[in-house]
Amino acid sequence: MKRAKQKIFQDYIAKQGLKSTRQRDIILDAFLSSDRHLSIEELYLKLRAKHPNIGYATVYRTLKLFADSGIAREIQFGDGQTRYEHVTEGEHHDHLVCTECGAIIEFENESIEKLQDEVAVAHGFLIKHHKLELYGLCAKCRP
Amino acid sequence: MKRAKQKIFQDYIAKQGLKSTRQRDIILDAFLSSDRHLSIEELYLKLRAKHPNIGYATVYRTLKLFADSGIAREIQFGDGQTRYEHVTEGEHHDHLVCTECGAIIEFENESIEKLQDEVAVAHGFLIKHHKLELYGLCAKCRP
DNA sequence: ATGCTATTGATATTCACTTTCAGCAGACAG
DNA sequence: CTGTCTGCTGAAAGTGAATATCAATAGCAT
Repeated sequence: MKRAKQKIFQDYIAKQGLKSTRQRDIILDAFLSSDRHLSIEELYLKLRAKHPNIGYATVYRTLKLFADSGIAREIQFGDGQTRYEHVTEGEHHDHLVCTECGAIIEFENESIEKLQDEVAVAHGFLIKHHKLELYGLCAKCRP
Repeated sequence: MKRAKQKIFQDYIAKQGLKSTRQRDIILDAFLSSDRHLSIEELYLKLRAKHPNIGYATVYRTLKLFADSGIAREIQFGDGQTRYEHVTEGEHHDHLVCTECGAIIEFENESIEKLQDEVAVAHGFLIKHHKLELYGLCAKCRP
């Protein structure tokens, strides 16, 4: 899994005539071996511990590259931070977001997707992507 | 409808010990008689035509007040601007967002809401609110 | 009308990116 | 291996939207 994504990224880099660098390898490794919903800041801080010389801008640009290459996707949960989540081919999921502890739970629901398609068709709309987030209290935080 | 919301807002103002001011009346009127998904900037510019002496900060603060009072709600469609939409008691809707022309279409779907509740229950999650947006091309913009 | 307190508008500040740029480092030809 | 070309990096400056500050002003109760 991790290997597969590294491969995808390397291929993307090569195809675009970009370069493979030490920083990109480090950031990719950190990204792939971490929680699935990191903000730039979080990844940057995490990296700084071991690699104090990697700059924020590099993390920022590299995450964008991940998104371009298809192994990551930007998401926003309305807390003012852009987060990046892992993307696995052929898989799509939505999120439950705990407003108390910040926990993010992923879920898939084929029936909802189908209904969304129906809504789109009814409005002559062509869906490119969607966003479904359920905000509330997770099992641990609910009263 | 418009009257009802004005009433709600006036009551809220009174209950909180806040003051009724000329600016708030003007901004409320402009908000209620406009498109349902305005950003602060848009409302500010719209107001400036007739009331060049109302400041951006006042529009910003007043929209927050609208949200607090329950007649408006903040929404974000990922274009970097916070928008405010009208809230009508007992009504909930989601959005189709055209990524080409920016059109925003509202829709309601009871079945989807029900499925969302099921997902939440299955995860022991207590939903407070949710967000469902379908991004793509509207009937006019699709090829 | 007076005094108390909320409100306003201009401005400054914050926040989270995003861009710039000079120096650096892959990659490839020779 | 070395040079060269071109992309990459890190620090710092720049952006744009949102939020905070503050002196002057304006509601509202007395």
